[in-house]
Amino acid sequence: MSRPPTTQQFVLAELRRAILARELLPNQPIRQDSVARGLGVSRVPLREALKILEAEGQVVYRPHRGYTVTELSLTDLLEVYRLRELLESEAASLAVERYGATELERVEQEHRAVIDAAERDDLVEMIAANRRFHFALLEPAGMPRLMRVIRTLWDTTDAYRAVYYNSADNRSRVLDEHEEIVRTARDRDGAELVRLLHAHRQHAVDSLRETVGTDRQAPGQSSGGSAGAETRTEP
Amino acid sequence: MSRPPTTQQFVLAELRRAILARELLPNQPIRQDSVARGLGVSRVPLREALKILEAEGQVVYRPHRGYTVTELSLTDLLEVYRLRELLESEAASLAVERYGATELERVEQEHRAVIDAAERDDLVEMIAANRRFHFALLEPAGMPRLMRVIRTLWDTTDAYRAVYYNSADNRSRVLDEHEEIVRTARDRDGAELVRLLHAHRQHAVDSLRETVGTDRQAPGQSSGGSAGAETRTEP
DNA sequence: CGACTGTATATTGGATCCAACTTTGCGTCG
DNA sequence: CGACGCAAAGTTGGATCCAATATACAGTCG
Repeated sequence: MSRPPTTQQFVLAELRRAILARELLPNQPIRQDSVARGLGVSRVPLREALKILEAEGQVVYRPHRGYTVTELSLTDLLEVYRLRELLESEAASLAVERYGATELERVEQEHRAVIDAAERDDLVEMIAANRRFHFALLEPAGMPRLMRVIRTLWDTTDAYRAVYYNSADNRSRVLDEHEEIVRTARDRDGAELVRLLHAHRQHAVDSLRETVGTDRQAPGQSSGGSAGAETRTEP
Repeated sequence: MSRPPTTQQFVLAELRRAILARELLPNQPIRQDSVARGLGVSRVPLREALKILEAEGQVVYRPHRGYTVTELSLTDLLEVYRLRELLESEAASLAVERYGATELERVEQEHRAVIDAAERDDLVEMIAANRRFHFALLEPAGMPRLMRVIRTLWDTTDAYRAVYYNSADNRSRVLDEHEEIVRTARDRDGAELVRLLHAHRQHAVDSLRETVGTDRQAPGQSSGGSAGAETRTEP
C-alpha cells in the first residue's frame, strides 16, 4: 500500500473516503483540529485539501465559519446527471471517431476488470473499474478539460453509486449493458453508443429518485454554487 | 475601495489580475516567497489561493516543484470555446423559459452598463459588464453547477478577452449584437437566442485564431488536464 | 573530455504559534 | 419575562519556523 508523495494528497484521499462513508455529514461543520489530529497531521495540509474539495463543490466554505460537506438535494443530483448527459454525449461522439486498436483494447481490458470484480463480489473494485471503463470510453475524445469536468461530476455522485451497486439486479444489468456498449464501440457506431450510454445513466437516475425520494430542499445552504461564486468578486 | 474580508480572497484576486496582466507568465515557476512578500502577506493564504486556481485549471501544480501559470495552446482555447458552446446553449435554452420581468430588467440593466462603459472608453469596466450581461442572460436557467463550470471557462480565457476588446471594431460589434440579443430575449425566442449567442462567440474565436496564430503546442506541460488529474489517484 | 555522484542551496511542504472573528452563554435592562 | 448587549471560549485565518525534497553546481572517476 503505497502512500501518496505528499500529505495533502493523503488527506484529500481520506476526506473523499470519509465523505463517501458518511463519516462526515452534510451541514455539519468540519472541525479542522479534530479531523487533522484524527489523521495525525497538522491543519495546513488539511486546509489545502479542503480548498480542492471546495473548488470541486464537494464542500462548502464560508469565511471564518469553516467548511461543511455539501448537501445534495434531488434537484442537485438531477442537475449533475443532466450535465453528464450533455458532456458525456459530446465526449462519446468525438471519441468513437478516434477509436483505434489501442483504445478499444483499453476499453475491453477495463470491461473485463469490472466483470472480474463482480464475480468476486468486490463492490469497491467494481465501482472503481466501472469508472475506469467509462473514462476509457470517453478519453479518446482528446478533450482534457471536458474530461476534467466530467470527473468532478462523477465525484459528486460517488456516494450514491455505492447504493446503486448494492443491488445484485443493478450489478448484473450494468454488466449486460457494458457488454453491448463494448460491441457498439467496436463498430464505431457513435449515435448508438450515445443512445446506450444515455439509457445506462438513466437507470442510475431512476434508482436515485427512489433512494433520495422527495426533494426536501433544505432551506439552509444546500444548492450547488458554493465556492466559485463565494470566492469570486461578482455574482 | 473595500478589500476582501479574508486575505486569501485578496491574494486570489491579485493572482487573477497578475495572470491577466501577464505579470506571471506561463511555464515560469511562481516563487511563493517572492510573490507573498510582494503582496505583503505570508505564504499560507497564497498557497490556499493557488489551490483554488489549480482546481480551476489556471495554474498547474506539481508536488515539490510548485505552481506555474497554465500554458494555453490554440487547441486548448478552441476546446474551451467548444465547451462554452455546448454549455451556454443549454443554459440559454433553459433560461428563456424562465424570463420574467425581473430577469429581463436585470439583463437590460447590464446591457446599459456595457454601453455606458463603452462610451467612456473604460475597457476594464466594459469587460466586467459584458460578463455580468452574459451571466444575467444565462443565470435564470437555474442550474448553479452549470453556471459554475461556465464561469471557470470564462476565467480561463480572460486574458484573451482584453485583446479582443482592444479593437474598436470589435467593441462596436459587441454592442450591436448585444442589442439584438436583448430584443430576442424579450421575445423569449430560445432557438434564435442560441443562434445569436453562437455567432457572438464565433467572432471571439475568429479573433483568437488570428491573435494566437499557429498552434505551437509547447512540448512542455501545456495541455489542460492539470490539477484534478494530478491530484486524483486514478487516470 | 564527458558523465556521474555527492554536496550545497534554494524552494516547497508541514507544524506550531498567535491573532481575528464568530458564536455562545450570561447578565442586565426595559 | 423577553430582548439586547457584553464577555468568554472555541474555531478559523495568518505568520513564522522547521523539515523534506528538488535543483544546481562542483568535483571526481571512467
